[in-house]
Amino acid sequence: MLDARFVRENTEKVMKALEQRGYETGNIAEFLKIEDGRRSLLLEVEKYRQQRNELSERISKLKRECSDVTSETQEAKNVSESIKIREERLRELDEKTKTSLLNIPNIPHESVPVGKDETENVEIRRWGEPRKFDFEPMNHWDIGEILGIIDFERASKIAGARFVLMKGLGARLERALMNFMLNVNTSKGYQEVLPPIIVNRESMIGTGQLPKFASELFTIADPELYLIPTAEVPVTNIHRNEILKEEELPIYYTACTPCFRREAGSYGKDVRGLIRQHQFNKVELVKFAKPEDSFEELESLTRDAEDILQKLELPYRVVALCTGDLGFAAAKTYDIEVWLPGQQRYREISSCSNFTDFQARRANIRFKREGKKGTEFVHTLNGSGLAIGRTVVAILENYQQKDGSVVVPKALRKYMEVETIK
RNA sequence: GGAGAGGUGGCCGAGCUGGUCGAAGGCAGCCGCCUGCUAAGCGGUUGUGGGAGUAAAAUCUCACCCAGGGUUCGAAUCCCUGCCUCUCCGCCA
Repeated sequence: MLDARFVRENTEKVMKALEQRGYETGNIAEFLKIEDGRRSLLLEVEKYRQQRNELSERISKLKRECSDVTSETQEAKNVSESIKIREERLRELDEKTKTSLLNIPNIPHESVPVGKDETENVEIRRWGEPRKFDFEPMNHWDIGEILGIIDFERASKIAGARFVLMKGLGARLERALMNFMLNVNTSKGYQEVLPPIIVNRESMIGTGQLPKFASELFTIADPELYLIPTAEVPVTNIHRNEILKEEELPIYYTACTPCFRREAGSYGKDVRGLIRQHQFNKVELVKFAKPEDSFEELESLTRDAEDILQKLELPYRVVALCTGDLGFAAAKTYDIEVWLPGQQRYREISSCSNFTDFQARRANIRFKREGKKGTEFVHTLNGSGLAIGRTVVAILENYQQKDGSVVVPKALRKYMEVETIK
């Protein structure tokens, strides 16, 4: 959520920035209209309220002197009636401005490349050499089937399409990756947390999934709750409605959770394999930082995610998303894409973003500077470190052997307790 | 699931037979005084958000005693609803 006051006072700048995202700026104009109406009505209401307060005080005083108060009471009654009518309208306008504001995306950082869609994203760096095969590399789903470690058919019997049943060393690989990644992350100062994976509406609004992206979420009807699409949601909301101390910042968290996504509108995309599932595990990195540090923190967070791939010796590249491809809440995003021999291309395995104060304002996460009055919103960041399912894909495809077996990356052997999957 | 108790400022804790209550008192914090160290003591001060205002302040004003409604001229105080916490019983991994 943007600051209403900021939008009011910097309309030109805001519109220009959001145009680069391909955002319909008519919504801003509409917001301003509602906001203006709201403010003038607020002024009116406050004037009446002041009048009412003064009258009440007078009544109280007169009563103590045992004087007659019928005329004052009558007057106050009228004033109260005026307040009531306007308050009702004010409530409607409050609601409208809030909704309007909640549906406006974040402003891209000046360092974000301008572009209309993913074709204009900019590659920042590459690491590792894609391996040269002396045989035709297989897709991970073929490898998984041959090894008997991935079972899509039975998963669809149990749950439906886009679910998977991992078995034997496949299940163990998944577990090994979770442990490996969490250990690497905690060694760098991220505190491990194990949050709820079902959350309430306020949390979803806090990080920006609601109200705009309800169709992406799995919901629970009776108590109105939501399955998380990423650990970003519960972990960022750890500090919702809190005022942090300056010296507590920055705060680093890492969490491994299942993630649930409807993938509505992605019919026909990645229909085979592990790439796009309704349920998958992901290790997440979350940071709370001071505004002046947040873009530095984004760089180090991205490096931390990259480090996992380097330790697993998987080739990847880092891409800066352009303005047109940026997520709703993000001011800047780096995608990390891992090389997949089965597809002969790089595929997203991590997405690292700085949300600046956009989520913090929604979730009301503030901090207080030493010796300064008032509070400021913190900046929130997060990134995958990494998506487990896609890491499994990358390992199976990059480490496959001619005989159909898969060599276990060195860094994982102590977790897997075997050197090859066969 | 059944039966009770409760949610007040950074913390503890009054108020809850409605009216100078943004809220007593204590602790903690800050500023000053005093005491040749430390402690004690004395005086003052210390919340958040919005709006108006200003070059910026000053200043004015509204709201906030878990959240949302209601009653009333007026609510921390009365009435509903929700959320959370605690105790007892039942059930359960």
